[in-house]
Amino acid sequence: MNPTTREPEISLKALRHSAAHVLAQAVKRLFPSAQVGIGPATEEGFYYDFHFERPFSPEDLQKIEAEMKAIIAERSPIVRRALSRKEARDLFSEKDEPFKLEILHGIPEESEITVYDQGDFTDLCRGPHVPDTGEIGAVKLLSSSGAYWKGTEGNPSLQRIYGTAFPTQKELDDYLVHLEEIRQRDHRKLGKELGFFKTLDENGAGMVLWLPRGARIRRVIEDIWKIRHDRHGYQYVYTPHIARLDLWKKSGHWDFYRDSMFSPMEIEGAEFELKPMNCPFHILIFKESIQSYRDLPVRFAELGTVYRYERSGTLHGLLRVRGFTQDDAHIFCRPEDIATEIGKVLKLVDEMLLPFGFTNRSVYLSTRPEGSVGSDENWEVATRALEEALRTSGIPYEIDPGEGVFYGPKIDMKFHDVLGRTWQLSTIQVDFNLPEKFDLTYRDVSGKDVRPIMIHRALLGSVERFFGILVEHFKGAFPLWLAPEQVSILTIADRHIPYAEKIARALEASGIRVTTDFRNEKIGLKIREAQLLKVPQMWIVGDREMKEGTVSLRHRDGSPGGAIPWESAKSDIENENRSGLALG
RNA sequence: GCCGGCGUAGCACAGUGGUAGUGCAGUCGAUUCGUAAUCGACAGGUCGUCGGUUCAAUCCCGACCGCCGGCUCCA
Repeated sequence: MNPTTREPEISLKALRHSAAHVLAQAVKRLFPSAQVGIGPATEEGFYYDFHFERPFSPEDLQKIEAEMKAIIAERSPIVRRALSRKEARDLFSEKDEPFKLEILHGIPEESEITVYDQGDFTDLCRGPHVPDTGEIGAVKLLSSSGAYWKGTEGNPSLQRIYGTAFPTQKELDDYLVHLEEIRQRDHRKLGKELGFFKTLDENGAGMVLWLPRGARIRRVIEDIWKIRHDRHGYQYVYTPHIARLDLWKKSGHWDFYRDSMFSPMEIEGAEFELKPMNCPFHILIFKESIQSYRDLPVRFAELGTVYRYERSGTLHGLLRVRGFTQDDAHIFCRPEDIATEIGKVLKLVDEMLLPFGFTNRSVYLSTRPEGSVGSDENWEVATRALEEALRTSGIPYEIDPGEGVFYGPKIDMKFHDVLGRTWQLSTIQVDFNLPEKFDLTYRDVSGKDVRPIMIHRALLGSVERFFGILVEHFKGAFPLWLAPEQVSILTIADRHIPYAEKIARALEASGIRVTTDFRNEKIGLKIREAQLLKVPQMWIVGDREMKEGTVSLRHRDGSPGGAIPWESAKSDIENENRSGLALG
């Protein structure tokens, strides 16, 4: 791109950081009483926070953007200047910038204080910046919102203006196309258009109603999940949605996570609580059924729906809800079996996620955090076991120091979707805490009672969230084996209905998801509607097909598949279903 | 929860201090028509909920519920 740029990502960051300064300069020109907060570059652009007596309107943003373009056209040099502490203090006192003074106050004694000048604007900043404002080839303001000073609730509320900048207009235009693509893929938009799910005011925020078309996809996902877990030696269990509050007190959830739990309800004098997790139930099942090392490892799996209080402002489609289904399982094993068990889970992660096209991932091993429970020895053993499992599986990973859960180390996996966005899906966590709290033991070979290790793991995370991600990943066009309707049979005229009906019954009998459109409508309309619903295959039947025992195949992308005998079209789908479900 | 925006028929959207429209979907009728929208008629809304201001509110004000963009949070 730019031959003079040796480190493009660093220079793009500098460019955007400079664009943030230009934003602040523009705001100060148009609204001199606005006070500046901070204005960094971000992954995709930049923002700047301002304290101002009224909110910025979209019209304000337009004016500010125009002013920014004027500043860029001025090509003001951006000049670094080192100041003494006192000079800096005087400068920002005089400018009446209390937030800058607060930042200044927080800079360690030994650090150098620098400011950057550009035209009539000076900002406290450690840089780096591009040499002059003219380097910013293209800039656009995207949105504004509230933000707390220093991100802390209770601090003054500032107004944050977001924007992005690129060296060239072409790159900005490409980015805007990318944003539009993300908007088009939004699972909330597609979920509505394609009839996948609903959240209703009447029903309550963050509670998902799965409509039939979404539910069909969910069922396929759950079927695959159950089949693979059966094969990996898991035992499926069912547990209730509420439990006595005492159980949550014993597990420690009530102490640690009460803020995220719904309020208890009273039933005949005892308090009950909606479950935020499945683990205590699985522990109770363990306690009831396992005594000997001969029974280990034992793996209890459940698609368990849990309820967590999330603040109203954080809810987001299917990605952040208050009731969701974890693809949960708990493995109880001897300490010496941790690495083997983790290795098996890693294999299962692949088997579960590869079919959905999640081939790219980043893996993180999180180690012991501050204020954790458990002995040094336990942490040491478990962390080493996780590393060993990753190494044996040949999975590259990064260490996330101190990011483990308080009860044990964990492996997190982030997967990349078709747009390159990353989603944390799988998590595997070792737990020393709960076996202790519930005094779990098994009888060892030597006849001693030994505490088992517990492993929590979820592969998809939550079925709701995973589905939302899939909708965006596939843009609503689910692959044949996963689509809510795999085939739509479209008739040309009423006289073709019996033939079409016969085929439809045969498909149903083979477990193929089929819909029919026998309406007295023109074939063009039927095709259009099936295509808008992203049905993978349309089978059109008219006089010719009826006579020859064929169907005329049309794919949802509009490409024709020609006339083929319907039995062979049927077995093609059966084959795809078998490989998709790994039943073959 | 906080800051800002928003909430009109199933969906997408107009609109006004004197109780509302358009398109698609729906229903009915006609059409039986071969690869992305056949024609016509009809019907459909206590304008998110509750309260207030007013002779009169969907429109103004307040609270609540929900949605959107962020902040914060995310065991």
